[in-house]
Amino acid sequence: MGNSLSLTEENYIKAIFQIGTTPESNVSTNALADSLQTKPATVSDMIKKLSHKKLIFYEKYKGVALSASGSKEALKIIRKHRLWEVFLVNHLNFKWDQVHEIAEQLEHIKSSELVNRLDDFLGNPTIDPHGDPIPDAKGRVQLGPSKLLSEMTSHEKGIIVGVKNEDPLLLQHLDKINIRLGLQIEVTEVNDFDQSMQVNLPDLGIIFLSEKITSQILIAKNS
Amino acid sequence: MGNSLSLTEENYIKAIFQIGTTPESNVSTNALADSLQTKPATVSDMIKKLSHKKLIFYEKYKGVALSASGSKEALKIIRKHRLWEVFLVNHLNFKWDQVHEIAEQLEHIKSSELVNRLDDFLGNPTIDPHGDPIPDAKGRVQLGPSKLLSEMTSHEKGIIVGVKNEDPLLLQHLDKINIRLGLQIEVTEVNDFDQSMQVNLPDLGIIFLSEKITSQILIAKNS
DNA sequence: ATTAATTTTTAGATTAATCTAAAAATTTAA
DNA sequence: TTAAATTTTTAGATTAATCTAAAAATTAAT
Repeated sequence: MGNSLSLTEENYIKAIFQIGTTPESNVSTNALADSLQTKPATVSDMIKKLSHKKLIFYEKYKGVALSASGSKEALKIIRKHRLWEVFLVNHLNFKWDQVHEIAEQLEHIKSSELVNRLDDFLGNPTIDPHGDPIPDAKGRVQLGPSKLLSEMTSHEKGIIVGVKNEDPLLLQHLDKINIRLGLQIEVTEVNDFDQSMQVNLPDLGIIFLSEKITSQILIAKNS
Repeated sequence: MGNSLSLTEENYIKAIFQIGTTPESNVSTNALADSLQTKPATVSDMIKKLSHKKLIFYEKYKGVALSASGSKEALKIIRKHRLWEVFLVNHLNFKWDQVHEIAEQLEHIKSSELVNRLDDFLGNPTIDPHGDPIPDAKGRVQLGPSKLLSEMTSHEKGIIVGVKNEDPLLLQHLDKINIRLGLQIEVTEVNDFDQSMQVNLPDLGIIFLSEKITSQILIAKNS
């Protein structure tokens, strides 16, 4: 403790956390370079630094994984990111496709007092505008089980609870076709060839969705 | 344009602006080093960089002053700082003595959309929690009633608080003769025939101004 | 199981921001 | 008006984060 992370270090920790969500294998140097839009050589260097600070586990040529303190840091950053997104959408009237970039900056503001007061001000929300869960002050994440719309079969019903990524083009498109969190959705037909779907939405009726879209939409598993 | 300032550059510009608010002379290298908690040699280097970017006027051994674009940047930063302070105090229940450091971070968030929406959300406040005026979206600070420089008489003193119009040619000319907002000005002589003036400015000493220019410059009325 | 392809690391430079120490210019004072 | 004191600048290094090019290790393929 004592030493707070640089902006760059925070971005590495966050990227490792996000790539690592399927932790069967360690996060590779190239994957990190891709995610951070930098070069593998740069990643190699930074990895050594983070390893030295015991934020990650690292063995040459074997990739990296977050340590306990690394995970804690990652969750703090993600908590801030998502809380700020709630603020931007709920109080400053931004659309869900406009907040990611601004939150990328706000997530690095250092003050736990600020984060916790913001949390209270917002009413301690549990999900952000894209349906992603917001870790609490202790880093605990509350996520109900979900599956991808693309994994559903004909005649299945479910509630839209999230969007897998924050690409503004995707979000704007979903806006345009009136898809948003909380809607009930029913798969009416699945096309075997390209996995495109016809789905039934409350007021809109039946619309067509490509696999590129259905693979980004999260549906509550139980309900 | 196109070039956005680094965090360090922003801090220099802001420091120059703030030291310059009591401007009898240009801002000295040592004063900046003090204010920024750094060494004079470092300041010397950075000064060259900012001068090269035309954000400040600089002559070796003569200190620095902000250019028009430098002042504009400073006001943007100060606007953000003060608006965030209002947010922290009015909505997150911070005390007025707790917000400076957090606002020092928040002032560097880059999104004019964000600042303007925040401004609206806060109800377009004109002063921050410490009573300092908040510049509006165009960088104008509301310092109470003002009059035109051209309406002043001999020996009157005042503070320059604005320029009546945004004609680039006028503003470029004012830059060139080092006239900028915040300066104290004293009318030393008025020419009855054409209303031209001689005025005394902090560092520059006495300069001559035509009525075409004095009729564009706003001076604080009371003070 | 070698060879080929890919991934990862090292080596050596570069840029921004900083420092210390020394030189140069300006200001103050005797 | 010279000399002393102060301020400012230059010169040369340092650190963090980055890059390119080349070497080393791992993985995949014939």
